[in-house]
Amino acid sequence: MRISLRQLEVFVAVCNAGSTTAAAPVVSLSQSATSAAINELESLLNTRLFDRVGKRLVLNGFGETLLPQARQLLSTASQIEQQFNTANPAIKLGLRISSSTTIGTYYLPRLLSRFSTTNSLPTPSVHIANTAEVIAKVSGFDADFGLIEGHCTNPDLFVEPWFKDELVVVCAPTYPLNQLGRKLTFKELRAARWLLREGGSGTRESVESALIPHLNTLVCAGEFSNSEAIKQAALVGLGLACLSRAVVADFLALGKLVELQTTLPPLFRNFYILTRPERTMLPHARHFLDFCRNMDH
DNA sequence: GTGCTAGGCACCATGGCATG
DNA sequence: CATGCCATGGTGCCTAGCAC
Repeated sequence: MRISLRQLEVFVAVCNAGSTTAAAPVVSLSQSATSAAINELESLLNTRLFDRVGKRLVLNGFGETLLPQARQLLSTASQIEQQFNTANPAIKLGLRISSSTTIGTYYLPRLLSRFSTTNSLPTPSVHIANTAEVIAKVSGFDADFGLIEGHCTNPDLFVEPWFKDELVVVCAPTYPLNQLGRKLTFKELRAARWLLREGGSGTRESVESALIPHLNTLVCAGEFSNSEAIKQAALVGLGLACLSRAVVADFLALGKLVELQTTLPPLFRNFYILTRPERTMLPHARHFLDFCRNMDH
């Protein structure tokens, strides 16, 4: 037999109330049944959770270890109940999306906003991480779908191209290479110092695959774990950055950064939608996914 | 003495399961 | 499908032991 949520509920109630007598009315049991529930839980775990000090119960180390886990489990159970509480229309079934950084930060908020203007938007939960973590989330049934900017070779997942994202080369207006007043040559770009995302990120992978074929190598002036930090580094003149136009659009508009003209061809990278075919997607999640597929970029 | 925990006992309600 | 058996989990009552 396994431990039950009811036993954990009694355990937490006894911890909160300080005694079985005080906890009993909280969990709608008699004192004896409360005591029995604690004993049964301890028996199943083969561990004492409370030290018996005279007439008092004192939480011991095992109990202290269990308490936060029990509270988390009860909270999760409560969330599950609320999700299916159709009597309360204010509570909507959640929408879980796992997204890589650029998409989650710069595209997804706008998509959710546009979707909500014509649809009832379920409470979104957006998990932002690198591509590998997004793949793990979708593969592990922890997200309705994933949005990535890197490659996915996981055979359990269905990968569909989403849209092409434009990359631009930017720097501070005062940066020396911006003073030349002409298109930068491959030789000049090869000698330049680049501000890059960390290895393993989808953006780093995209930038390298877009630039390396033309420049052969990139001189790294600094590695940063997010694009916002790269923007700030470029702003203070630390080097050149190759970022999504969506990422730098605000700084370009304000004149804080300038787009460099180069002899490079237009740079694009693909974004992808990840789904797990076995996952039963709820209607609202399916609806939002279709909205993403058909959105006007 | 009071208030608490813990255990025993009888009894009841409920649900799963085998059987006819 | 209806029925009976059994396990489970509950109640209420009682008692013992213990600390303040």
